[in-house]
Parts: sequence; C-alpha cells; structure tokens
Amino acid sequence: MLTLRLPDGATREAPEGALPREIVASIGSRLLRDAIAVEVDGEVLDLTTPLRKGGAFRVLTEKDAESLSVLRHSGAHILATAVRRLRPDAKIGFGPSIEDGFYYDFEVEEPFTPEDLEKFEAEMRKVIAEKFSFVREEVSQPEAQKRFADDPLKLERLGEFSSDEIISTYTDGPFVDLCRGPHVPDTGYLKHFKLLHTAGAYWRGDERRQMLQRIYATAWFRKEDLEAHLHRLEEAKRRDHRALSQLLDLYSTDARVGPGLILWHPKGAIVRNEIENYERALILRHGYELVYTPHIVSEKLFQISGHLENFKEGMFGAMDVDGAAYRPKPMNCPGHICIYQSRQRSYRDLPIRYAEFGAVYRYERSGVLHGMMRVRGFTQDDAHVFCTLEQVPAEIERLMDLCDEMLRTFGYPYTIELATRPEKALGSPELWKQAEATLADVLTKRGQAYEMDEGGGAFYGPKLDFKLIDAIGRKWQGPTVQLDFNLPERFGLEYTGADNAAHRPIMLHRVLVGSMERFVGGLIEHFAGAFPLWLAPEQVRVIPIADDFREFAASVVRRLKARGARAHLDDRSETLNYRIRDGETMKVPYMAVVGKREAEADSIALRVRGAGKKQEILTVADFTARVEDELATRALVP
RNA sequence: GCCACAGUAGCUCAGGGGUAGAGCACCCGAUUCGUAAUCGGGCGGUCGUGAGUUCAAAUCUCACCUGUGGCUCCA
Repeated sequence: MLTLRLPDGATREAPEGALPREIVASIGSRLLRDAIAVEVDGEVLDLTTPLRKGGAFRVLTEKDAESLSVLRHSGAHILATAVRRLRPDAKIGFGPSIEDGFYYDFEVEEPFTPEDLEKFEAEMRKVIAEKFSFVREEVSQPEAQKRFADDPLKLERLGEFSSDEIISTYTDGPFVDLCRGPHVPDTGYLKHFKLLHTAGAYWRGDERRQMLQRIYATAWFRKEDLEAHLHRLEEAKRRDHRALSQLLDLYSTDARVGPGLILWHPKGAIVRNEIENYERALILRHGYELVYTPHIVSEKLFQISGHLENFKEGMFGAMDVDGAAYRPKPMNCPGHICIYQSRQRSYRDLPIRYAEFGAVYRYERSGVLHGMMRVRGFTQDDAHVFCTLEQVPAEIERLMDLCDEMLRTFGYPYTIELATRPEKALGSPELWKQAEATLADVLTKRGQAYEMDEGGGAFYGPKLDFKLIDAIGRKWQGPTVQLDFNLPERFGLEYTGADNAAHRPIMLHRVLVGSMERFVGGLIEHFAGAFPLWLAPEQVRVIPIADDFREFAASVVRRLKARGARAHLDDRSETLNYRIRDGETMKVPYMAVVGKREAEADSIALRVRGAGKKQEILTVADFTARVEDELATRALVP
C-alpha cells in the first residue's frame, strides 16, 4: 500500500498501481472535473499513470503553473496529430512544451508554408472537437520498435533507452507518440491556442544533422490569457528598436558598409553620448581610471591571451602589417593588461581599475545578426580590476554598488545570477569553489537575493550576471562581473608584496551596459522610443501658434538652451495641430506652445508627452528651472 | 553557416508577362491657426544586383546581396 499525504494533512492509502484519477475522484467529483494532473512526491503525473510511490499528493488544476506545461505538451501532440493527418509523410521529431507555448519538429520533403499553418490549426480544432483520450501505455522495446517502425527519428531516440527505463507511448485517436508524459485527460482540454510561425531547427540541436521544420505555438487555459499573450507579442513588435529607430532617425546600417555594422545618426549619437557622459562621471566617482587602447593589435597578443586558440572563428581575419599579422581586437582585456605591465606594480598600487569605452569587432555568423542587438562591431564599456585575492570581496561590493546605482538611474529592476564552474574550465576545482564562495558570501552579506546558474561560468572563472527586467517584463543581459584566473597566469601578471616577493594578482572583468549598441537598442524598446528627458534627442519643442509669436518662441528656445536643454523652434508653416501631432509622433518629452497670452505673461503652455490635452501654464523661468532640475537629476520623466 | 520567407519612390505598402501606382515625407505656392494630419501643385523608381527564358520580365527560372523568423553560436 502507498500512503499519500494531501495538502490539508489528511492521508490516503492506495494500492500500488492505483490510478491518480481514482484518488482524485475519492476526494471529490468536482475536483475530478477540474483536475489536469497530479503531483506525487514532486513528480507531475497524469491522471491515468499508475502510482508507483507515495508521498506528498497534490491535485493540479488550471490554477497551478505546472498544469500549463502539461496542457502545452498535449498541445504539441495535438499539433502532430493534425500534421500527420494532412501530411502523412511527415516524420516526427520532438515536441516539448516551452515558455508560453510549445513546438513540434517534423521532417518533411516539402517545407511548411504559412497556408499550411492555417490548415494545421483548423485540423487541430477538429482533433480537439473529437475529444480523443490521451492513452498511456508502457511497452517493451521490441513493441516500441514496431510502433515507430516508420519514424526514424523516434527509433533513434528509442535506441538510447537503457533496459531498466520505462518506455511509454501516448495515443490520442490516430496518433501515437513516444513520450514520457504527462498529458491532460483528452484533446478537448486544449481550447485557447494559436500556431505562430515555422522555423528550421537542427535535429537534436546539432548543426551537423539534418534540419527539421519546427512549428511554434502558444497555448493557455483561459481566453484572456491567450489574448494577453498575443497582445504582449504585439506590444513587443510595437517597441521593436529597428522600426522605432527608423521613425526616430537613430541609426541605420548600409549594405555598402556591411551587415552588423551600425551607423549612429545624430539623434542616436545624442542618446549614446548622454549614456557615456553619465557613465564616465559615474565610474570616475567609483574609483576607475580611464584608458584607451588601439583597435587593431598584433595577433601575438591574442596568442598569449588564448583568444586566438579558443575563439579564432569569432575573430576577424588577420591583416598583414610589415610581415606581422594584426587583428581587430575582439576584447579589451589584453590591452589593459599591457598597461598594467608597463611598469612594476606594488601591493600599494592595488586595486587598479582601468576602464575604457572600447570598440571591439567580432565575427558573428550572418544568420544571428539582429538590429543593434547582435552586431559585428560594438563598443563595450569595459573595465578590468587588478587586485589581490583578499581584496576581491571589497571589489565585488563596490561593483554591486556601482551596478545598482546605474540600473536605478535607467529605471531597470534586476535579478542576479551566480554562474559557476562549467565542464570545460581552467584552474583547480578548489580555486573555483573558493571564488564561488567569495561571490556568494558578498551577495549573502548584502542580503541580495540571487539565483544559481550552475555551470554557466566562463571557462576562466565564475561570474555574476545582472538580468534587467524591461517595461514589458522581458529579461535582458545587464552588467556582468567575472573573476579571471586565466589571464593573470597567461600574461604572468605580478605585483610585489609587502614581503618583497612577487605575487599574482586576480583580475576582474566587468561591464555595465555591456555593448553600447545592444544597451541602447534595449533602452529604445524599454521606453518604446519615449526616452526620459535627459536621454531624449530633442527635449523641448517650442511651437508658436502664429508667426507673430515667432520671436517670443525663439527667446524661449534661447533661454532653454542656456540651461543646457536641447530645445528647438518649430515655426514651420503648418497648422498648430499638425506640429503638435508631429511632436507627439517623434516622442518629444515637452512641447511648449506659445501665443498671445503666453508672450504677454512670459509664460508657456506646456504639453507633456502622452498627457494629451491636459496642459500646464507656467512661466518661462519656472519651466527652465524645472527642466534644468530634471536634467541634473536624470529624472525618469515625463 | 543552416531552413523558411521577403526586397517596388526617403518611409509604409498595392500591383504580379504588354506604358510603374497610392498615402506620408520632401520642394513650391496659398493659409497664420489655441493643443494629434489645412488646401493646391510639383519632384521622386533600370521594381535589391547579375544572368537566363520570352516578341516582351517588376512579374517566370537560377545565382548572389541585404533583411525577417527560428536553429546553431555568443570570450
């Protein structure tokens, strides 16, 4: 007999092999109707999987997060059912649930078209209407081989089962799949879903294997959730930095320059320059020294650093300079190291913190390029701290303060991940343990919550990753801090200790924005192009109602400029409505409208971006003071 | 790099073997306006590039370039 503990503390006895459905039914018929699956001892099972062990027993309904992935996984089977009906030649790959939905991979002679997708979706609705039960069977290897005789991809997977593993299949109507489960009781449970797009995907994620056709879909229990999700997709599209940059004239690329290389237009350059000016002042205050290093360097430097050995295919090719090979730098660290080594260093000099806005060039494969987010040339706000092992905790503290201050300025909430030793790693496991513990200690001492990213560290050391959360809840790579045991060793970095002996310093790599290009791209999407005042390329647009007030408007512009604001006069021969609409479209934070009343009172009628007709009347003096204050504090307004 | 899709005026897009279209933007003129598009006129394209099929190609074929969605990769 198995003992099941219910959440309310009650226990049930059930014979081994009993079906969860029976247990749930014994608790209540209403509950049985709502049940999607059960969780026994931490494992999610469907209602028809025989119980093999007891433990904590919980019924999962639509309200439980785990249920969604069960539904989505079943959705994948329903998709495959529909595809197999319409395209019997399709060989089935894998079809898991993923964040927000599911996909299924098929191997087909003729790739799917968008019209196919519509047909599949219609066919899925039929499968759903037929309410096929998901029937689980546990079968022997030979039986499984027989069932999937026509599916080479499934046979390959079957071949990997060890003899003690249970092989299970799930059947819904005409479709049988090799599958661990769990599933919803029948196909009728899938109600609110949408096929989204097709894509190529390598079989088993291996680029040496054949490419399958993947169909992506989203699925939810409630119609509102589906609609909200589709709305989020729309919202993300609306915020796309590529389209907004076109509208706002921030950057472009040009086939003549080459893909993945960004041309910053004047307005984009203003945003970037504001960030750089801010960050420069910030890091000087936090104890950094600015340096500059060349864009091309002898490739010998990268032989020493190991980049050539490990990332050669990510580096641009060598150019011949007087018989020596030079390369565009993919990293700034070797240059900073050379500065460190330009003279003898004492323990009294440490920590040394070098910072540079360094342009780096990396060869990215053509298919991965994406707007400003993934490019071949970008500027890193890179810094390297050289310190003793004992100084590491204090330096990490300092870095966390720095990151926190910066992210608050931009208005990003964030989470932190501690990434630990990967499989392929340099340095002894003990050293790693110690370094990981040091990072964890600092986090704990600060009361900073963090998640573990096991095995996510760089090969040369563990790291802290800051993940930004943007205005629509998406996560972005933010600042990172990495410990490095490798480069100090490779370059033979030294400092003279108090004991007059040579010691090896520790190196910390850190970036705040990371890639300036990617960060600005992210900001555009975060703010949907409506930058806060201090970042906005055009901060105030002054609009005279008629030509008679042109001179007064010009004086308002002059006075704003004197306070350091980017103000422009819009005295075009267009209607007031036209110019206001244009200002809103271009997402100008403030429009100052002036007519007879304002000219007489030395005031403006202030239209705040997004506030519509609701206007404020204030004197020019008050307005310029307000703007000056908001600029000085980098306020996240309007 | 791989799979699929796309590329027509500065932008957004229609057309789809027989004379290249619209709206916006831009230029000119009129209009001088109280909070999201005033009116009229004009300029603007070897239909991504190159080959091929055809009496005829923006349209069909192929190659290449660029972009988009994924896969793979991301020091």
